[in-house]
Amino acid sequence: MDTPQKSITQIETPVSKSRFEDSPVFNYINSLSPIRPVKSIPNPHQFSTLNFTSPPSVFTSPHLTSSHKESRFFKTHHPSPDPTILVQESPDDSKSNEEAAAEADATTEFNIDASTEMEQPQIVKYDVKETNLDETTDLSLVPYASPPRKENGSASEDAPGMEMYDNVQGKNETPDWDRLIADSSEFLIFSSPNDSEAFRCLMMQRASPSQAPSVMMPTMQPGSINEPESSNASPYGAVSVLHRGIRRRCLDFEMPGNKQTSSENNTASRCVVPSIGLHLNALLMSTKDCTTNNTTHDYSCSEKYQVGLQGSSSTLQETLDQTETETREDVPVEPTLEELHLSSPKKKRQLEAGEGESCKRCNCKKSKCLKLYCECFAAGVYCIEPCSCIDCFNKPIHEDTVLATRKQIESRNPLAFAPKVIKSSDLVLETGDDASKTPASARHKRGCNCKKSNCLKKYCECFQGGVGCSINCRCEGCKNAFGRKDGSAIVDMEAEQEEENETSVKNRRAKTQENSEVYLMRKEESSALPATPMSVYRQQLVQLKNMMPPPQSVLGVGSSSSGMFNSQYTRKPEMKSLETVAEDGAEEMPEILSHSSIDNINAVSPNGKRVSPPHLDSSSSGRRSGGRKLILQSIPTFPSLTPQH
DNA sequence: GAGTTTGAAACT
DNA sequence: CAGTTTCAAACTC
Repeated sequence: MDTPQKSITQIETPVSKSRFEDSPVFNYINSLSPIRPVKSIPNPHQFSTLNFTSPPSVFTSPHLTSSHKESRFFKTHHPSPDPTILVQESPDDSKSNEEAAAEADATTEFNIDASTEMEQPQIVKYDVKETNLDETTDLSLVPYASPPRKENGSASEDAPGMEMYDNVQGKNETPDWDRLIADSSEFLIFSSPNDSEAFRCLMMQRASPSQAPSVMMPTMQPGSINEPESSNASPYGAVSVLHRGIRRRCLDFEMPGNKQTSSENNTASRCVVPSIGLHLNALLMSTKDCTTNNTTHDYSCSEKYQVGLQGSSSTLQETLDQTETETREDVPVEPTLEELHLSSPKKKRQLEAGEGESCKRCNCKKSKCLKLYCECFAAGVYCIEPCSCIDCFNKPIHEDTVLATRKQIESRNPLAFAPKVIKSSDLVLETGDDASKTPASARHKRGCNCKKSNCLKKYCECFQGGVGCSINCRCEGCKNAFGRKDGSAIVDMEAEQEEENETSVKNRRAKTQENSEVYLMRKEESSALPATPMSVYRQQLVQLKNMMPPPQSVLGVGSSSSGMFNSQYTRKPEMKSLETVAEDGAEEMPEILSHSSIDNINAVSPNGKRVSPPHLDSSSSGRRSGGRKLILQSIPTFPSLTPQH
């Protein structure tokens, strides 16, 4: 906020200086002048920021991968842009107004100094950084802490934002940052499922304001030093790191008065939406309406959640568990999806088991939850109480083991923890698979190998993922309701069923149709719901991006499944970037983008159905056309976004 | 709830 | 890379 103004003022000043340089008095005045303008100009400044942020958001969002966004987000904290961030955040944050104001003033002064040093360069630098960083994934690899300092140099240090940030954080240094970034990055992850995560994160915090921050912070920062201060002493501090990430994501949401909400949250319902911003609430409402949507994001949510937790200690898990349980209770959605999907009471059973929902609950007995057999592990989530696993090592306590195992698995198969289902566009890129050939908009990465299930049961990962089988599949007798391997779409299901002359065929057909419908519902909902929250986040993120420097930390892989671990593990930039882009970005991004505008979201979510759900429809109805995929993903998204915003 | 089926993951 | 074993989810009863 302040920075831009300052910069502007500064920029302007030079001209004035040229005029008045002659007289030292003027110079003196000039030196003083910047200060006032900065403070006094808040309005213009805001506008400027808005303008500044918004345009890039539109442009950037599409271009940027989720990971970038995430990374950026984190970066922002550190780098120069701080002032803006600070300004925004400080108010948002629970900092006492007085303190915040005082700090702001102080910061402004510092900013001026810093800005004077940096001045225009800063701003310019800003943009440049973004572009550069975005473009170069390498930067992402760079240790989070180091870059900002280096880049900004003294300026960054001096930068009020930095100070603020440091103060808030208690000045834990790099190591914390890395972690923090990694953890936060996960939260930031944009994969559609993630949206829910973000929600949850918010939920978490809101739900247990005291706990959430503290817990979160611990996760973020191993050193407990900051925690007490942040959480207790200064609400702001507590919120600080975590919140920032969250805030940024939820900025809009929280705007209304997060502090209060957070404070309220303590007493108030944890899982409840109320804590979340209006948008989120609306979304949730919509989601509830949609009901089915949750399934997707459930999964993701829980995952991310836990992912975020990963770093965290058991306490986090506890909170998560609580939140999960609460959320589950609150949100009937997930079960509906699977229930619908299978349309059988059993599904409810599953739901009861907790499986249906976002949270994965395993039942491992021999794998110790350290193999991909374990759904929790595979999803990048720690096992939680509801899990009935035996000798489980997939717990924060055994973080090292988990990580090591994970690395091993990844070393074997870099994509082991990547989302299994990828959208068609991605597939096209990766496999070169013709969209036209592939019935479904999304495909299973590796493809299934079903022999007896005819890809009509959840044994089939394709079917389970709600996607049609593709060329990659080696299944036999594929009758995948979402799209056959041969390319026949769901629409063809009828034909398939016709083919099946068996009496059961009718039943199956009904089921399959249900499934397909459910699937559509689910997808629409899921897309709508996740998308909406995502879109919001993205918007915010975009804004943040604009404000913030490029991402240094991990490439936030959007993949829902891999989320946690990915963040923690240094990813192969290539792989991840591709996947991320393809999956999160390509798949969801477009949708989100198309819906990205809040307006769109509202419009869509409330009804629970999107106006034009691309891939969903195709998959469900089997009416997918490869062409459609491409169109939907790539083309529409950008235009739609820009105009709206 | 127990048992069976299934196919992915892991192993050889 | 192919075949086999292991494993846990999905499913059935």
